[in-house]
Parts: sequence; C-alpha cells; structure tokens
Amino acid sequence: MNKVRTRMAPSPTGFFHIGNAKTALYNWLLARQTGGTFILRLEDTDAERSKVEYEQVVAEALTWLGITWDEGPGFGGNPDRGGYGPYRQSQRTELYRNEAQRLIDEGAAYRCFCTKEDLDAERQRAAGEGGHARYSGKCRALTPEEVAAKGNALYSVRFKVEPGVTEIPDLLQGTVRVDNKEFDDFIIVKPNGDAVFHLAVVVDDGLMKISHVIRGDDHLTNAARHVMLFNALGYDLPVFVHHPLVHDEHGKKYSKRLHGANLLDWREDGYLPEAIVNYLVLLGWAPSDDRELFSPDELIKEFSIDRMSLSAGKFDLKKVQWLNGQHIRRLSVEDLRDRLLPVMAKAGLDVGSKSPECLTRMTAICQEKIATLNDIVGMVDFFFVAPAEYEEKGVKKQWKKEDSMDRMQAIRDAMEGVGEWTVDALHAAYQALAEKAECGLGKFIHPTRLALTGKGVGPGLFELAQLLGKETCIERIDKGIEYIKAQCGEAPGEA
RNA sequence: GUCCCCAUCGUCUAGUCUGGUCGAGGACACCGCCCUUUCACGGCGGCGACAGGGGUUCAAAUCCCCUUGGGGACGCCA
Repeated sequence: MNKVRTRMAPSPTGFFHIGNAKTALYNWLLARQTGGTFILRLEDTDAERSKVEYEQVVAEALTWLGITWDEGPGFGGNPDRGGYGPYRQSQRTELYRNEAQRLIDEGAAYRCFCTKEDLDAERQRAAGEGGHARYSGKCRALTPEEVAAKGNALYSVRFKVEPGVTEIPDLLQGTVRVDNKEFDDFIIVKPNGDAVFHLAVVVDDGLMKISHVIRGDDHLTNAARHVMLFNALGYDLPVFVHHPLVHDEHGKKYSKRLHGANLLDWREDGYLPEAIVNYLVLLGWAPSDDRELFSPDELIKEFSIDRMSLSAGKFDLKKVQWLNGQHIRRLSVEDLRDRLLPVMAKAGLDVGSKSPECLTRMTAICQEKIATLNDIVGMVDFFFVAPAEYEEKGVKKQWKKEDSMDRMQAIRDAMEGVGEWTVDALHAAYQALAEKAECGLGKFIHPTRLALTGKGVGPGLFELAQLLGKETCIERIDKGIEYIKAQCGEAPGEA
C-alpha cells in the first residue's frame, strides 16, 4: 500500500459537530497506526457561511481531543504546514478554475447559462409532477457559436454525466454501484467563479494525494459524483470508507440543536477527552475481544477498518458517563487534581487558599465517586466554605430525633478527645461511641456528615473530617448543635 | 417519490465473509443480593435479542430472495 494520507475536511461554518469528531478520529487513527499523514483542510468555499472564528473552533476541538495534524492551514498568521497547500479552499480557487477549464476543454464539462430562477421554476414543475427535480441538460448541446453569442452572460460550469454505471470502491460497504442516470449534470463552478464542493473535494483529494477518504455515509451518494470527477480529471482514486452517522436517542442524525452536538459541550460538562475519544470510536468500531476501555494510544494500536460497524449507533449518555468515570479512575491523582482545579475555580471555589497537598488529598477521596469532573464541586465545596444550610432530608432524619442532641454532644466530646487527628483515630473514636451506645456507626456518622458538609452524601466521613481539621470540625458541630436548638428544639420528631 | 446504505437484548455490540463449537457472548442501563458510614466503587446473580416470510442445506443469527422497519442522499450547502 502506498503511504497513507488521510484528511479531515470540515467547513468552518459553526461549531465542531460530534459526528465530525468521530470522522476525524478514524482518519487520524488510521494515519497514526500506519505512520501515515493526517491532514487538516478547511472547506470554506461557502463564503456566506464560513467565518474565521469558526476555524479557531475547529482547531480547538481537534486539539482538545488530542488529534494532531501533520499538514494543515496556519492559524493566527502562521504559515501553512505541509507541501500540498494551501489548505484553505478559499485560497485554492485558481486551481479549481483551471481544472474546471481543463474539463471544459476536454469536453467533460460545459457552460450553463440557465439562471437560478429558470432552474427553480424547472424544479417546481418537476415537483408538481411527482418526479424529482433534475436539470434538463438544455445547455449541454450549445454549440461554440451559441456560447460565444452569450457574450458576457454569467454561467455556471456543469459536469457532463455520461451513461453507465459508477463503482465506488468502499472498504467498509463493499463496492457500491450506482447507475449514472440517477444523476443530472451537476454544477461544479458557480456563476461567481467559486468551485462547488464536489469539484473542490476531488481536486483537493486528488492533488493532495489522499489515500483514504473516511467520512460519514451521508456522502455515499456524493461519492459516485466524486468518482466520475476523479476519473475525468485523471487522478488516482482513493479508497473510500463511508461509515454510519451518529444518531440521537431517537435514531435520527444527531441534530445540531441538541446539547452535546457541539463537541466542546462535553468539555463544558466535565468529560475527559480520552473518554469521549474512547466512546466515539466504540460507537462505530469494536475490538476483537471484550475490552471497552481504551486509551488513545491503545486505539491507535488496535483500530482497524474491517472491524468498523455498518449500522448507525445511537448516542447513549449513560454509557459515556460510565466510560468517563472509568477514565477518571484510571488517572493518577495528580493528573486528576490538575484537571479538577479549573472546574473548581470556575465554580467559585477558592482553590488558591488550599495547599497542593490538600488539593491532592481532596482529589484522592473523591476519585472513586465522581463520573464527571463537574461532579467534584458538590463533593468538595464544604472544604472551602462552611455549609450555609443543611439538606432538609438530612435534618429530618438525623437531627429531629429525640436523641439527636445527645448524640451531637457525644460526637463533640469524642472529637475533643481525639489526640492525633488521623483517619484511624477518628474511626476508633466513632467505634467507641457506637459501642457505648450499642448501635451502628451510622448513627453517629450521618449526623456528623450533615454538620460538617450540610449534605447526606459525599466523600468518606473520616477522610473528609481529617482533611477539614479538628478545629473546623468542632466549630461545625457546634453550629449544628445551635441549629438543632433553634430549629428542632421545640419540635422533636415523632420517632 | 427515486436511488443508496443498514437490520442480534431498551442501548452499544461479539458472532455473519470461512453455515455446525450459539440452548447467542460482553458492556451500559434496569432489578435483586453482598461489601459498606452515605453516595459511589467493587463483587455476585437476574431480566433481556437473532424484524417477518420464503427458500438453499443433514444443519442458518450466519448464504439467497421478498416483505417490513430504520437511516441517508437527491442545492449555484458542505
């Protein structure tokens, strides 16, 4: 096989779609595992919708995922990278015009003087007759004299579709055959001189020597047009791999309007890029064994086109969450801590007020409990600020019982008595407490948790108390006692 | 409507090419139980699928055909 050259060719017309990410991943994976080249190309031929800031978004999304490109456009005034540039289609218009002219000269394309209005009317009529709209081909037969007679009239360039059958060599789908009569003579250059997508991709893929075109199967029909163009232009045909689209939970193409359609939504929601990479790849590919947890490096090693799936996968939030939790657990504490810091800071927690050791410890006692980075906030907020209020359910259960006050007093005393403030010492103190009262540990642990954190759930109590420090713990127990006096004093619970 | 693609538990899938080892395996979710100071994590168990119909064959989830269902494409968007 010749050197593998794959590309990702998004159009910078908005955010980076989750489906684009999946496509980018397969292209990147193949390039990386074969020692090939991965190319980023910006398909910005639609000047109406393409915007420079969206290019930035593409780069940011790819970078977040850990996808690096070997060739591609320069950003922020930097030069392009790679010997097949430029990598922005808007900078390749000359190339397209020349190739289009070549097609005209060789009789494979022709000028069409029909106006948009003409065509719309034609389409309307066709729709009314139930048939589907297609160009009549009326300019195809224009003689050179007739063309000359048009003078400076605007024209588009159409590709001449010849009768026959076009075969799309697709590594995943097998060879797909389409009868050319399914196509009308499609436009390859707009009247303003800009290339249409079909011409641009083919010229680019051909000239950039792309070996594998891996993309969503919404392009499968387009591929037939592209094959015709490749052949007419005399370029080597790449191998195609059309993979199924990512579907939403209802089985439709994942809509742009859905949360999560924007790849960066996942970063926002506290997901690890490696988890998203893992999930996305698994959505259209399966390993030969039962493993499901893969690091990007492992994916590079294991990925293969022949184990990609043919049917579309619905996006399953629960599974991504699970996978994210798995990846979180696999991180080193320090790594996890560093990823958690910005999340905490963004939530308003003053991380600067804690020592690195303290933050590491905080991370350690939560690592098993969080599914997303964002989950950390509710797990550690009480380390930064004393609880302003207590969870209603907890108060009812822990502080409104007849013996609640006695327990809290006993807890306070026990804490006072703890010499070295360690997890083990605390554990021992509570055990003694429980034994004396002849009940389970929980009877003392839960009221304590409520006083210290204001909540019913969180990290292990002894670990959290140890980190909080003796003084703070006793302070918060006192506050709890005051609260019970004030709120629950006159109205002891029925139990 | 036309063309193209697809079809195994609720979901993602293994198994299909090279029929028998599949009384269909794994994972998420769900439901129990265990562990346990909560929530998680972890462990154990349960529920749960070859879309339907015809063939071919000694034998079909696997091969062929039809039906049905789903998706995608039919732009001077990409």
